[in-house]
Amino acid sequence: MNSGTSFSGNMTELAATKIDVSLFDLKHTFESAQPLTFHADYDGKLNTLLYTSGKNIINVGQVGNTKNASLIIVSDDVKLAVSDVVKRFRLNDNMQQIYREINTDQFMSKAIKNYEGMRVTLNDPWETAVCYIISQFNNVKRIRGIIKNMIDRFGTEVYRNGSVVTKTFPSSETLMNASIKELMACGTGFRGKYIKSAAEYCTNNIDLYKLNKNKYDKLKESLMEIDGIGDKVADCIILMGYGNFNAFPIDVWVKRTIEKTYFKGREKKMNQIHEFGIEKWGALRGYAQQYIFWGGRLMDRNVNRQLIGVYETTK
DNA sequence: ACCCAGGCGGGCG
DNA sequence: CGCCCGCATGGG
Repeated sequence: MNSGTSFSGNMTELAATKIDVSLFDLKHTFESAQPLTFHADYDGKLNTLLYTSGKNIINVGQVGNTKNASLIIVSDDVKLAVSDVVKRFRLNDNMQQIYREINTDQFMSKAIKNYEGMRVTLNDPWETAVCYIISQFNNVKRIRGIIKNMIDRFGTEVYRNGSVVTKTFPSSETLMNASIKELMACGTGFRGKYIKSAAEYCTNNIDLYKLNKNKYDKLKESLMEIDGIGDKVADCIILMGYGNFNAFPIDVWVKRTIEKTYFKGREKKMNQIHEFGIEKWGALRGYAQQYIFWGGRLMDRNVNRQLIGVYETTK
């Protein structure tokens, strides 16, 4: 954390700061199907990202390699931007220690090697809830498109120097007042009714921002009161919306990968896989899960690249 | 044409 | 409880 240089933007002065961070990879983090990935403006060619925190527009770009990375952060309020980047990308996590603990075997070793620097991100709980409600019985590429459509349709415009640069994720109040037909026009399909219902519930009956992130069981129980949120989606929200690593979301990829890697391909029940995660990766199982999910998909020879939906890096 | 996708709610035994 | 089914949609 250091330099305090600045450079001229188009019209006004935008402050720029460089921070050094070890074991960080913006690209892997962004491609790995996390909420911020789903909606943010990421440029795979430049390896830069534009997103907003409140009214603050933040540009982040990575230079250097994964082991010795630097992030260039540009914003009107660079001090606020840096603290937001640190929080959202969990830059204060001790990755060496995390890797030591989750690197339990050959498979994990390979996943970590392939995706070294991929961070579990910390996102807005409401946004995370909507992203993963949409994720059910869906694929990553379509999820990205649907989220983008919803932001285009319902998001609030954010300006810099008088021109629109992006839009914020729509609030629960906004989506509560949308019709199911309008939501379905974004491509949500049968999930449209869940989104409207969840928006109503999160506006009137529960405050996602007041739930205790540390009480896993209670948190999960509360989240599952919301229409369209079951066991798996609740775990995703707890992991990436609250930052609690006790959550171990099991989707079709995680299930397949674990059965294939650790049970000789024999099918297991969901609760058996949950218990396996607890035994094997303990308190860091949430972090391990992200590597199982993303690593397992890309190591699968039969995987369909289009369904992964990684960002185009050559365009 | 057929299969699948970061599952969930409802109904049934 | 556990299990089974239907579900909107689009890309491969």
